[in-house]
Amino acid sequence: MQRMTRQRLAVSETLAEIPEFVSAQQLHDELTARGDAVGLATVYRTLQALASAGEVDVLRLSDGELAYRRCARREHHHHLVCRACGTTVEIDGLTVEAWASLVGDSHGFTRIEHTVELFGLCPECSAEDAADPETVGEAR
Amino acid sequence: MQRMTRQRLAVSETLAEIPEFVSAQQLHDELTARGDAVGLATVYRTLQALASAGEVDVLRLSDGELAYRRCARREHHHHLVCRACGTTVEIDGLTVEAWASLVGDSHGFTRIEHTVELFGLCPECSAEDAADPETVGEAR
DNA sequence: ATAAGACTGAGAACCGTTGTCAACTTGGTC
DNA sequence: GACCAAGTTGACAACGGTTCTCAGTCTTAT
Repeated sequence: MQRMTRQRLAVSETLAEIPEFVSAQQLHDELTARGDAVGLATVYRTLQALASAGEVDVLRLSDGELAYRRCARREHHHHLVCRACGTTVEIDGLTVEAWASLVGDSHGFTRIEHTVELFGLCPECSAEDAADPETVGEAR
Repeated sequence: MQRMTRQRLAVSETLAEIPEFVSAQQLHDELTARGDAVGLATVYRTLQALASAGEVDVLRLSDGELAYRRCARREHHHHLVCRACGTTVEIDGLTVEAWASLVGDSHGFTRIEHTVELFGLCPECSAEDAADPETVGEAR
């Protein structure tokens, strides 16, 4: 039986308040900063649970780290993520969806799955970038 | 100055003979098995160098591990990879390319990059799968 | 042949993530 | 409200892929 605990609530609520994709460790830090500390292992476990329940989306950053985000839409969709500030736009992918299954079928493959993520610089960061390319961090 | 060594040759040649995406460790094992042993660190370094020189493609498997493959085409392209046996088909992505920049532009993002990979079961593995779903490994 | 310095490899270090397990909660029951 | 079975937690160890270190080795220009 699934129980409601302070920790699960804290993770879930805090995640709901962060609009960007965050890693488990970042979330753990954030929780600690808010004085609502939760063990790191618990953060990992909770995020996993939320992810497999389809309540949050998971993304693998270019360095291999996993990042989580509570998205507005629960249906399958993709993301346009700003490399500099993490701003995320949810986008549907009807075009790629169709393309993916078409390509899969034409090669006789079944059970097609796909990973499609877009990264770039959001309008604000693009402006900074134009002003001084050096100052625009690309940590994500 | 870049030097030619037995190790670099071994890594490069062996990789050229393996049609599937392989991890650094798998390649290291393969080299050892062929009696052409190369230190693991060197395998990692060489693969990195080849990748940043654009001579091999890199893919992040679902478990986060990096896999390398010497592709036929050097231009940008995508892959349709069999989850069960690793068989890989190179596919161009004109459709997604166009879609990606369209989506990026429409949200005011610049310097768009994208990761697009397709996974599925190749014809042979699909057959096995149909015969007995349990026996089809999905390690990759 | 020689020397400068690029390269190698064994092992340590790193880092994100998962496993362990005793102590602690939660929630149904009486 | 008290009780208890079992789900949950968290400090810490362990893991696995990857990178770093550095003394010894090998390439290559001269």
